[in-house]
Order: sequence, then structure tokens, then C-alpha cells
Amino acid sequence: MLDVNVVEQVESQLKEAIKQAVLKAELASQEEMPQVVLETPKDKSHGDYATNMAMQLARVAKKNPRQIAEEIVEQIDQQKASVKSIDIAGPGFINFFMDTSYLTDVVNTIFDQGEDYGQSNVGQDERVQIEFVSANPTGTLHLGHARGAAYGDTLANVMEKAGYSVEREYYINDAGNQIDNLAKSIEVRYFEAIGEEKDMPEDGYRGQDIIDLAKGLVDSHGRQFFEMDETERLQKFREHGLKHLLHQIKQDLEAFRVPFNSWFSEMSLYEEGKVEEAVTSLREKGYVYEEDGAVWFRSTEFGDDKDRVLIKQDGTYTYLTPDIAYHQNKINRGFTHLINIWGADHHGYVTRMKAAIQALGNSKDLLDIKITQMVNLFENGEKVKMSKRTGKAITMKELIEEVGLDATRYFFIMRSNDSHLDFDMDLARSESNDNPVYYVQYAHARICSMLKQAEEKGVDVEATADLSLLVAEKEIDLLKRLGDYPQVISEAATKKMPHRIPQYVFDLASDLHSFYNAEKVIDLEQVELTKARIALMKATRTVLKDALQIIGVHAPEQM
RNA sequence: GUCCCGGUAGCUCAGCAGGAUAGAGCAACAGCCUUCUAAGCUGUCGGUCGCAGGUUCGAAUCCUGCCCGGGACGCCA
Repeated sequence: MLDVNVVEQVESQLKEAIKQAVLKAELASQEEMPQVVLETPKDKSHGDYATNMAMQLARVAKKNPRQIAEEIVEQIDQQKASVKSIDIAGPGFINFFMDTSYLTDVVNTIFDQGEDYGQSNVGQDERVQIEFVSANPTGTLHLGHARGAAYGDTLANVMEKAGYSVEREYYINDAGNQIDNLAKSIEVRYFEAIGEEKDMPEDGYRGQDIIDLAKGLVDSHGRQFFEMDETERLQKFREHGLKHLLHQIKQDLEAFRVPFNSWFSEMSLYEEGKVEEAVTSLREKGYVYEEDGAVWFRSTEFGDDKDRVLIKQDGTYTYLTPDIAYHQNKINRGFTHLINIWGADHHGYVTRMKAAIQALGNSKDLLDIKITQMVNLFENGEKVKMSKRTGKAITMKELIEEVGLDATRYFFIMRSNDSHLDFDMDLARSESNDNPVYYVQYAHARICSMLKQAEEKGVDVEATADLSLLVAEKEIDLLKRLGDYPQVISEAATKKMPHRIPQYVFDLASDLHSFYNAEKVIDLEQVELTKARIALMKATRTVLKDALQIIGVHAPEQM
């Protein structure tokens, strides 16, 4: 069991003190008590915390909020709640100025917990599966996939930290039309490579990756496939293409620091009869009917625009059917929360997928589908086109080579997934203070450098320090920020907003730089203060490194 | 036509389970290196929070309608 973190503890004490004061002043009964809301005012002159309790009580108590505020303040046990002074302001806000000495405990907590600092159990070990990327193995990963990968990986990291039991899965669409197309596309490129003619199918894959793959086949097998019977040849190309492209995808993801626990094959669902079972299951529940020679799923029962075909006239399944079987399989594996991360171009399928989840007898909240919006690349102020069809697409791998791994990870996660992302390559590449990645990494390197020099100057950096010496404004700011970390983690996890992490880490870096410029850490004239500041630096370094690790960015020791 | 996302400072974006004078970075302007990395810091300038109604003591935040931008609407995946 983790210690309740310092900041939470102080906040709940203050809330309790407010509640007790309201009861003592007989402004409301236990039953009438509104939820105590504590907020941190933007303006420092409004204190460390503020509550709107008096305004909330105005109706119940039938009094002027300012008067209510005064009555509450009279009854508050300031000592117990670590409150130094209280103001009443504006329409009836009660502003609390805290005795900030409790903040130094944050440093001790960070030392005790190390990289576990920030962990919580808000997730209560719930078994969550996050399925992401899941790009068809018909080409290399491009920018949209990279965004999904960065989002999914960071979300998984942050949810793990918040106490969820997370599995990361990649669904391999290794069955269906697109794989037949892949085989045919390879065939065309193969023929081209040996000087034979073959027309590219309408929806063939025209990317450079397929051309390269075909050339590779010529190198290793010569004209061997040309001599083969077409069916056999296509089967070979199918197998080879799948294997090769999937391998490439795995390598790309690994290089992007995005690990998966599980790679789930669509084909396996067919092989084990699970697709058929899914249809049977829906049929038994009365959501299946036949019309125009096709088999339909009555998804309109669950709010869909129209019913969806499960089995086409030609007897084959639509993509939806194995997907339903797949989700049933996920549920069977015991996950109580499913998160799918899809690109914006798939948002139209959310309703039918959720309909299927419900038709199978589950709450629609079991499945949470997060959509990542489109990515546009910019270079020299101009939009860089990225079309898979023309073969001129910029792949994820190329982007990483172009701007660097850390910058790519950071840029993809620093914006809300709901926003379109303008990826500024010049900015990502620039080794300047414009670049937020360098700004944040520099904070970490700066601390490392200070610690090194402190050691060289003979300061005992491991010594126990008197943290009560940390009273300067910038020190308090930094301590407060460090204290916020656990809440940032749990909020990013529960709201599924991993972009909160880069925002936090930027603010933390900003507090560090600001402190650095205001106060001198290593001061041999003031050894005790130096020790206290070194302790603060070490704590800051721990949190910086941990937060960067969550978003998949390295924390360099020197720059 | 229907659905999804966005519309906040000149630019890119945060804030959105309602709270006080709406924030950051960049850009522009003015300062700070004989002192722990200036890849840094400090200050100034800059906004009818798309528009119009509504709910509320209080709305960028919630509701309704409209406008603009992007995306999706297949018995493809």
C-alpha cells in the first residue's frame, strides 16, 4: 500500500476542516452539505487554495455569501488544517494561505518512493486492454500510425502508473481482401522487376515498400515465382508479404519505443471458428436477419444509422464480423475495460462497434474508443503531402530519422488527441530554446551537471538535509509542482489525456530553470542550504526523468 | 443530408465534471553571462474565448440553433 501523498493529505484535511466549520456554524446539516470544492487560484494573491463553499451555501442557508464566509472562517481550525491565514474575497470566496512547511515532505516522499513516486491505485488493478496501431500489414507505418502509437503507449504507461493492469495489443488484419490485394500488388511489382507485364489492381498498394519487397524476391528467388501456377504464386506472395511487412512494422514500433504484450491474429479467429460463433451468438439474441441474400446485424437497435451486413451475398464476411468475434474474445479473456485507439478516418465505425458490444450483452461503456485526429507535416512553412497511394508518403521511420526519436515522441503526445496536429519539422529539428523537447531535457541535464559539480566541490550530496531551509519563492513553486505529480498522473489516466504529461513536464522544467536563475544551488558559504537545495534538485530530477519516461523521451545527463 | 473533431493572442496550442483580472510557447519589443550549461532567466506588448440565444449568483467551460475549417459516411478494411 502506497502512502497517501502529501498534497492529497493536506487537501483532504482542509476539506474536512471546512466541512466541520460549516456544521459548527450551523449553516447546513450533514445531508445538505454540498461537495467541498477546493481549487488553486490562478492568482497567487488569492492564496494557495480557495473554496466557493459560501456561494454554494447561499441558497441553503438563505444568507449573503460573504456573511456565510465569515461564519465559516470563524469556526475553522486553522492549526489542524495547516492554514496560516484566511481571506474572504470577491463575491464570497474563502482564500487559504497555507503554512507551506508541509511541502518539504514532498522531497522525502520522492526519496522514499524513487521512480514509484506518482503511483496510485485509482485504477484498482482493473484489467484494461489497450488495442492500438493495428495497422494492416500491407505497408509501412505512416504518420497517423505514429500518433496512435505515441498516444497508446503513453496512455498505457500512465494508466499502469495509476494502478491499472494494462495489456497492450496489436490486432493483425491478416485475413480479408486487403491481403489478397497485397499479394496481387507484390505480383505486379515482381513482374515489373523481371521485365514482365501485369496490370496493377484498382485498389492495389503502390508504395515504395512493395516495390522494394518485390525486388528482394527477385534477388533471392529469381524468376522462380514466374514459372509457378498463379494460385500458388499468389499464396507465396501472400505469406511472404505478410511476414515481411509485419516484421518491418514490429521493428519500426520497437525503434519508436512502443512495446506490445500481444499480437493478435485475425486469421486465428477464422481458423478457430470464432467468426461463425459470433454470428450465431448474435442470431440467438435476435439481432440477425436475412435480406437481399445477405445476413444483417440489426445495429439500429443500438442507435446506428442503418443495419450492417455481416455476411455478404457472395458468402464472405464483412470486416465487421471478425471484429465482433475479436471483441468477444477480448471480453472472454477477462478484460473489464477495452480501449481502442483509432485514426480519425475510422470514427464512422464507432457506433456499430459499440452496438455490437451491446448486442453481445455488455454495457456500451465497456468499450472506449479514442480517436486520434489527423497529422499534417510542415516544413519551411509549407504542408508536406503524405499520400500512401502515390508512394511518396513520409513514413514513421523517415520522420524519426529526419527529426529524431525524442522529438517525434514528444511532438506526437504534446497535443490533445482530439486536435488536429500540425507537426513542425523545423521546430522539432531545431536545437534551440524554441524546441520544447530540448527545453525539458535541458532541465534534466542541468540538474545532473549541478550534482556532479557539487560532488567535485566536496558537498556530500547523499547527506540528510534540513529541508525547512527551502523557503524561497522559487523553491516553494518547485515543491508545489513536485507535489502535483501524483494528481497529474491519476488525472491523465482516468481522463485518458496523456498530453497532460508533456504539459506538466514542461511546467516542471520551467520551474526548475526559473529557480536556477534566481538562486544559487552550490554555495560553499552556506553548506546546509546547499544540501537542502541539492535534495530538491535530486527530487526534481527523479520526477523529470519519470515523466519523460512515460512519454518515451530520454532524459540526458548532459547536453 | 447524417455523424465525428476543431474554432481561445499575429502563429501553434493549453484551460472545458462552471468560479475571481482567460494562460503557455513562438513572433515583436526591452533587459540579464568575471557567478552551478544563455539549449536559460526577467519584463513589456498582445484576446468581443466563431456568432446568437438559454440555464446560473457566476459560462471559454453546460444546453439549443447557426456559421467556418477538417474528416467520415461501401455487401472495402
